[in-house]
Amino acid sequence: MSTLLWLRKSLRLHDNPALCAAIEGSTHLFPVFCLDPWFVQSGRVGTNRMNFLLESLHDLDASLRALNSRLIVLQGDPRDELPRVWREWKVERLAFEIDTEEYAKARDDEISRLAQSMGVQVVTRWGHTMCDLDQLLKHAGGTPTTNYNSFLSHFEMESRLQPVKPIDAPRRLPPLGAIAAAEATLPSIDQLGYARSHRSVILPGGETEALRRLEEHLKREEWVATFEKPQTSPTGMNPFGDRTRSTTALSPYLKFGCLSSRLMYDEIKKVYTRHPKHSKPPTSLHGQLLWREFYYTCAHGTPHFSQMRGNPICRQIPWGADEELLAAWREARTGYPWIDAAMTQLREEGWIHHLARHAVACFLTRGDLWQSWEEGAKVFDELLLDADPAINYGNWMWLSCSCFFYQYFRCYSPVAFPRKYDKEGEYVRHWLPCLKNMPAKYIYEPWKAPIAVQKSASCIVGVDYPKPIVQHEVVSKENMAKMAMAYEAYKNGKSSVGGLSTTMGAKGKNPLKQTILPSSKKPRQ
DNA sequence: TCCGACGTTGGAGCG
DNA sequence: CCGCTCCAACGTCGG
Repeated sequence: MSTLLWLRKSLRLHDNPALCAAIEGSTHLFPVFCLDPWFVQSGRVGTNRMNFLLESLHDLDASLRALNSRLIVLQGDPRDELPRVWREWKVERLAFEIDTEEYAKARDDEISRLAQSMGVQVVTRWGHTMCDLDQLLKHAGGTPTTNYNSFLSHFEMESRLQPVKPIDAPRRLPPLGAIAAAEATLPSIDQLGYARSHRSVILPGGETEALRRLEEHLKREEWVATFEKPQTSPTGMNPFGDRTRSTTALSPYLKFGCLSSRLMYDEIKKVYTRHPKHSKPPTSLHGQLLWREFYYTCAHGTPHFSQMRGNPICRQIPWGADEELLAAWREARTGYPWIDAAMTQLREEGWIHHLARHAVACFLTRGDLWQSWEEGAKVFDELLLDADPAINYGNWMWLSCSCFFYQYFRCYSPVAFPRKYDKEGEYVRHWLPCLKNMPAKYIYEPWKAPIAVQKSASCIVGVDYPKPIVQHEVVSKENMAKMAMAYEAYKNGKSSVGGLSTTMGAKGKNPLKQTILPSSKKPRQ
C-alpha cells in the first residue's frame, strides 16, 4: 500500500493521528504539503506568518529526514496538484487530518470526491483539536452553545468517553518512492513573493521550538498551576522572556499544529496532580485550551461564522463604513498612543497580548470608531502569527458585543486601561519612539500636554504624532446608545441592518435551533 | 413564568 | 495599593 499523507495543520510528528493512520499498512509514505495560492498569493497571509509556516515546514522536513523520509512541498491548487501526483506516484491511499475551517471543508470535500473517482482510498482523522468536534456538537444537542460553562459540561462528558491522551511520535516511517524523491523542495520566503526584509522573527516556527518552549514553561510548575489569565499584563515588554507577567505565547504553535493541544493539556494535567490547589477554567491554562475548543466547536457548527449577515449567532448591528477611520486604526495613527502602540507591535511581531487585542478590537467597533468587526478580523487574520478563523472571528464577535458577551456598557478606555498596567508608558515609548520623551502624565493622552511640554519632549501633537481621530468620552457614550438601539431592534425581532427583515430572535432564545439543525438529527423537543 | 445569580479581564470614585 | 460600591442595566441559565 502506498499512502500520501496530506499535511495542512499538525506540522508535527508527536500526537499526529493522521500520520499514524497513514503509516499503518503502508509500504511507501509520501508526506506532502501543498502551498495553495488561495493562501499564498492572496494577501491573506502576512509576511511574518508565512515565514513562521516556512520555518515550521523546514523543521518538519528535518524531523522526517531523521527517519529516512522527507517533506515534499507542492506549489499550486491542491485540486490540481494532488490528482497529478496520485497518478505519477501510483498512490493508493490518501490520509489527512480533518480541518473544520470554512475554506478547508469545501476543499477537502472536493479532494475526497476526486480521490474516490480515481480509486484512491481516503482516510481522515481528528487531531487539530482535543476532541472530535462532531461529538462535542452532539453533546450540545446538535447546535453549538455560545456559553462557555455549558461547553465545559459537554467537554467533560466527551473526555470521560474519550480521555484526552496524546500519542507518541513514530520511531520508523515507511520509505518514499523513488519518483517522489525527485520532487521540489521548500521555497524561500522571497521566492513566494514576500519581502524578506519585512520579516521579524520573534517566535521561530516549528515543532522542535514548540516542544522546547512547552518544556520551558512546564518547568515553572507553580506558575503553570496558578496561572490566571486576567492577571497577566498586555504591556509586558518582552512577553516571551518575562516570567512574571507573560502568557505562554504558544498560540502560533497551536495554530499550525506544531504543538498538539492534547499534549499541552495532558502535560498541564500532570502538573495539576502535583499541585492540588491549581487554578480552574475559565482562567487557568486548561481553561485557555478549552476556550480554543469552545470557539472551534462553535465555528464548526455555525454557518457564515466569519461574517455578520447570515450568521445566526451574530447580533445585526448597523456598523459604519468609514475607510479613513479603518485605515487610521490599521496603520496605527488613531492618535491614541496605547492603541497605536499595540497595532504597531501587531504589525511588527505578529503577536500582541490578549488584552491588547481586546483594547484595539473594542476601540475599532463598539467603543470608539463604530466600524465592523469583520474589517478588524481581516486585519488580524493577515498580521497575527496565530490567526485562527474560529478563535479570531469568535473573539471579534465577543469584543464587539455581537455574540458571547453582551455588556456593551463595559467599555475599555484607551487611556485608563493601559495605565493600570504600565504607569510610566514604557510599552508606548518602545513602540512609538516619537513619544519617548513625553512625561508619564501625558503618555496616554499627549494632546493634553501643554505646548511647552510637547516642545521639550520633541513631540508636537498634530506634527510628530497625530491628534486623536475621535473623542473617546464623547463617541463611547454615543456608541453605547447605538448598541442599545441595535439590541432593542433584535428584541423586537427585526434586523436593524440594510432593511433586511428576519424573524431571527423574535421568539426563540437560540436562533440556531430554528435554522441549522443537522439533517442527520431530529430536533430535541 | 419569574427572579436572582452569574458572566475570564471596565471605569470612576471612595475609604 | 487594594478592595469596595456604584454606574446603568446586557443575556443566559437554573431553580
